[in-house]
Parts: sequence; structure tokens; C-alpha cells
Amino acid sequence: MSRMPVSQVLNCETAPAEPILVQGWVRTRRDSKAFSFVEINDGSCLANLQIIADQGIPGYEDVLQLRTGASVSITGNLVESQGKQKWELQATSVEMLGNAEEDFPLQKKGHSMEFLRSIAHLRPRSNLFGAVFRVRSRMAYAIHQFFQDKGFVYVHTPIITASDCEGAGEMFRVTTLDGEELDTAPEKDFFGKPSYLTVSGQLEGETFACALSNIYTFGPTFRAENSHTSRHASEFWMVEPEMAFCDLQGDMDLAEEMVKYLVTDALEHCREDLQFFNSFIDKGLIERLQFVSERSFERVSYTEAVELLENSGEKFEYPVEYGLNLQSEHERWLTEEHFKCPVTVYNYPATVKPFYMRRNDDDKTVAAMDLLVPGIGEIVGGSQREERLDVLRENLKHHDLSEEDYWWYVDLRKYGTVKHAGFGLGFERLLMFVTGVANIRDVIPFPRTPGSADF
RNA sequence: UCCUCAGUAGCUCAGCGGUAGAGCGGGUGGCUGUUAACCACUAGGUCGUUGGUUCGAACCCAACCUGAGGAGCCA
Repeated sequence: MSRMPVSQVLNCETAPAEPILVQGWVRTRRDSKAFSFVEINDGSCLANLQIIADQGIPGYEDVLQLRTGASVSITGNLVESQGKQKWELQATSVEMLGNAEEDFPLQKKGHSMEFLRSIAHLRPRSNLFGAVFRVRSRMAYAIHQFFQDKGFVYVHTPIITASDCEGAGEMFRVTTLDGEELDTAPEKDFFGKPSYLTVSGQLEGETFACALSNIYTFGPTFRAENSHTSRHASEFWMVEPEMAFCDLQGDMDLAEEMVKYLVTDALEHCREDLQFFNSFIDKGLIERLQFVSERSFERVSYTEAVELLENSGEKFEYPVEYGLNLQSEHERWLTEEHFKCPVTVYNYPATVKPFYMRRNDDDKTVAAMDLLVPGIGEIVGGSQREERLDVLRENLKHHDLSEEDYWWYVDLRKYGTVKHAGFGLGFERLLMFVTGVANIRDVIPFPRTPGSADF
């Protein structure tokens, strides 16, 4: 007899004629004089399956020993429940595969998120984290579906790199050297020069876009920034599409379409889990997601955004002034207070953006864009890339970067250059937005943050 | 890196100068088609660490450690 997932059991229209086999972990047990209720969960869905184990069935002596967390294998007949759930399993035999010791840390009561992080190996067995990681899996699938349906080619850009995607932050060094040689003899290192974990696959992505036209990457990314916030992790996953023959308009269109597609997909395929988030961690979640999936996003230029902020009458801690970067509080005001929906801000001053962004005709701004969402802020950052060889060379110089280090990147502009554009979407930030979970550490299985790389 | 807050039982917290507490979880017994079940009993603590103040410190002070929130940076 093969195991039937709990999700499938609970979705039965009519009770199967034959006995079925279910396997999972005990969530709770309640004893009566002549029988016990055991609820099991196997992660296939949020809901538990209630088991009725009568005194006298094979394994009943084990049932009385079962603690929360134990693993069990149960055969029985599916019957309509006398209680509030539709189905329950009338057990014909119960086998305890492995009991949980008395100090199993996950209780039936609510735990703090901080405590659950300290038991990251067990937290997927909780309702909340089971739901988070089912949604994470579904969203990863939907990302591939979105791009594959559009004919984008999935490219695996390198994890180890010797090139710095300037402006993307501090890098982790990868080395086989130790002691002094680290600094004095980098040429003796494994790759013959200093190498690092990637902070972005964009530059490599551009080379493939300039061959296969539309590509995307989806993989881990590493930043050695000493950030202590609820939306930064040292290791996270990023989606980076890159499109040839595409300008900033097309780039913004794609980013908005993608966020909308993913939200709609979650509403359609993760309903039970979203309902759970809506009830327990974010009361307005489903309403907000529905709003996002139905309405169009707002779009303002940086210049317009600065004007809105200046005329807002708000007292901001940091000044609003043309030429300065928008602060978190400014972004929050735009998306949460003013527009109350996702907003794309575009055409930023060149002075606050990296060398590869395309300079606009006004000579002051670059064709950059950030997609901001309520509650999180920046979820997408992207730009049209500078495709003009002379302008790119000038930009490298302005940013004190040597053309030699970027020779292959510059080559793209020498041999059949085309306008092209792309963006990066923080996968965990998307998950925070879709689930309502407030901390990035709680949407990634084993979070890495400064001072913490357990498990 | 900066600013703020918090570390008391396995978990969530109360106690805020004078003998260390509750609920949940664990153990034992009882009761019941129960569903964060219920009732009784019971075990469980160098009060983050190190110094200091005091007759006396979980409580006041200092430093450090850990965690969280925010800023910057970004996704």
C-alpha cells in the first residue's frame, strides 16, 4: 500500500472503499477512556488529519506513548467526522516510527519568531513555516513558468566571480590562501587572482541577453554588508531578467507584469496558506494582494516623486532634495501613504547610480527604476543599460573603474551593441510581500545574517 | 558602523532593594467524541556574563556577550 498525502486525503469527495495508508508527524494527541484522537501532519498541506485509534487495535500501546513530534505510520478507513472537520481516519493499525523525546521544543502554543529561528531545523514542522515554505516553492515554480512562457532562456551565471558588479555592495572573499599571502600574494590564490561570491549575475546576464535576446537568472546572491534590518540577509535569492532590444519602458512593464503574475498565482494556488497568514500574522493580506493583482501600478519619475514629497506637508527625518537618494521613509510615504499601492519610480539622478545605467538625454538622470511595495519598500531595482561605447567608457572613468577589469563587458558595446535593459527582484522580499511575514529571516530556510550562520 | 530596546523554568511572561512566581509544555493519576480538550498532584531556576554599590541585588551602576527594532547600504 502506498502512502497517501494528507492533502489528498482531506480533498476526497467520497470515502475510498479500501483502507489507506498515511504517514506523518504527530501534532497533538487527546485520550479518551477507550480510544485516542491523534492529529498528524505531513507538510502536504496546512491542515492536520485526525486519527481515531480505538483501544485494542495493533499498536494501541504505542499510541498512548505518542508525544507531539513523533513520526507515525497509520492504516485505516476514511470516515465522515462527527466533529468539526469533514474527514477523519478510523485506524486499523498504528505504528510508531520514532517517538519524540520529552523535550521536543515545538509546543501546540504559539512561539516567538526569535525562538523558532533558534530551532530552524524543526520550525518547518510548525503551521506558519510549513505554509511559508510551500508558498516559497510555488513562487519559485511560478517564476520559471512566467519566463518560460514568454520564451526567456534560463541562464546559470557563476556563483564565484572575480568581477565586482560595482554599486551592489560588499563582497565575500573566496580563497584557499591563509595568513599573510591573502594580502601579499593574491596571484598564488586558487584562481590566480582575488575572487568573490557573486553579488549579482547582471553583467554576465547581459552577455547572454546580447546573444539569446531574452534571458533570466534565478539563484543565490551574497552580500557581506553589515546590515541589521528585517529585510537584509547575507545570502538571498535573486531573479534577474535581461532583455535585448528593450528600453526602460519595457523593463518597467515586465517588472510590474511579473509582480502581478506572481501575486495572482499565489492567490490561485496557495489559498489555504494565504488564509492562514491572513488570520494570524497580517489581517489585511488577502485584500491587499487582490488589490495588487487587479489594479495597475503607479509610475512616477524621480523628479515628480521629489515634488510630491516636498509638497506633502510631512515632516521627514531626512531632507528631500533633488540629487539625493530617496530614504526609506520617503519610499514608504510614497507607496504606503500617498499612492497606497505599488509604485515604480524612474529616471534617477546619475550621481546616485552605478556606471552601467544608461544616461538620459537630459544628461543629468539615468534610465533607472525601483519598484516599491507597501510594507517592504524596494522589491525590484533595474535599469536600461548604457549601450553606447563612448558613454560607457566615460562612466567607467567617472566611477574610477578600469576598463581592463571590464574588458568583456565593454566588448558587448564594440560588437553589435543593442539597447537592453533588466532588473533584479529580491525573491525573499517578494515572499515577505506575498505572505505578510515581516522578517526576511523567516522566509528563507536557514538565514545567514552578520554573526549568524547556524545550521 | 551608528541609535534604541530586551535577556528570569523547555516556551511565553510577571516580579523592579528584603525567602524565585504563573500559564503552557514534561511526569503521574482521573474524566470526557475530543479538537491550543478539561481537572488534580508533581518535577523543574548560579534570574545572559564579569565587576561594582549596599547589611542585603533578579531589581541600582559599568563593561562585555547575545537577540530584536530602526538608520545607512541595497534586493
